[in-house]
Amino acid sequence: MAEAAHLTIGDLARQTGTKVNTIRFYEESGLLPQAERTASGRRVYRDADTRRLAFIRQSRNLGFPLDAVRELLTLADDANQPCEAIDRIARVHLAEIDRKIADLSALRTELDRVIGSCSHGTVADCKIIETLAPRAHE
Amino acid sequence: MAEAAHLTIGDLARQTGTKVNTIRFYEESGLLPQAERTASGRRVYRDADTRRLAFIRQSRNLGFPLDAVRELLTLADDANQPCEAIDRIARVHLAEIDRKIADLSALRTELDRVIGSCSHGTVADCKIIETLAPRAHE
DNA sequence: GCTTGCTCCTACAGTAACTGGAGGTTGTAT
DNA sequence: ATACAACCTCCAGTTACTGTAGGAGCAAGC
Repeated sequence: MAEAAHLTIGDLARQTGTKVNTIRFYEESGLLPQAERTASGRRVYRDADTRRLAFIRQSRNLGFPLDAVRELLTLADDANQPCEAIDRIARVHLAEIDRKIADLSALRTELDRVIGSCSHGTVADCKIIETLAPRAHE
Repeated sequence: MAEAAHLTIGDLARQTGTKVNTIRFYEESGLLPQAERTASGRRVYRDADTRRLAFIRQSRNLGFPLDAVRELLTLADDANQPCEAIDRIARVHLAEIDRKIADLSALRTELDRVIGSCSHGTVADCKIIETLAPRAHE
């Protein structure tokens, strides 16, 4: 171990697969602390920042919204707390994902039905259009 | 049949289950034509507008993005065209929904695995946190 | 005729989570 | 000395609306 050196924002971006603008956005949003600056105003990072950003990215990859990430970060900082709260956040998120999958599946079924009804004629007797324009023939 | 009367924007909203602001937004976006106005500047609608808006809402309910709705509206107006183009738009949309379902399902699997690893201890040995903070222990 | 209350108007800010670009400075390598 | 990359700040744009502020019109009741 290792060069616990100063990293530029570009280094941090490369290490974590994050865009530079996104890092600035996270700072602005309070997910990352205000970075220290060099005399000329450039941001300087350390390994702790890399870890924090990696945590954020990993959480985002699992689909947690930023608000949830914020809570997770707070909880993760307090090593002696029970991890109940963390578990709860994750379960709420899981339920949300399940809801989205259910919604999309229902949509998929319906859309598939609509497409199946297409007889490949003209628009005049297109069943898709009819489905979209409920009782346009009154 | 019927009072093919003048409708206010509120009437139209009620008939189609759309918010008044949303109707104005659709007009602004070019999905609905610029409405005629009364002397005092209020929008006036007819049955044709109800049908067009119902078409838009139905398309939205099937998850079509506004750009697709715009295309569908154009195509629907030309009754003699083959409905091939319509079918194509719908299939592209279906493919997009399938992609989203696949993404969410993969996410769900991963998140479920992470949650399952929680041993309900303290944050210090919380497996969820460990998953989120990859190799924080160097 | 007047007031009350509902509906309408325009215009703009906010949502989620970034992304990209303009316009300008700094650091580094040749 | 001069490129050129990388940095800086600020701001607009993305999707599809939703909500609010501030003001005007309209219909009904008294």
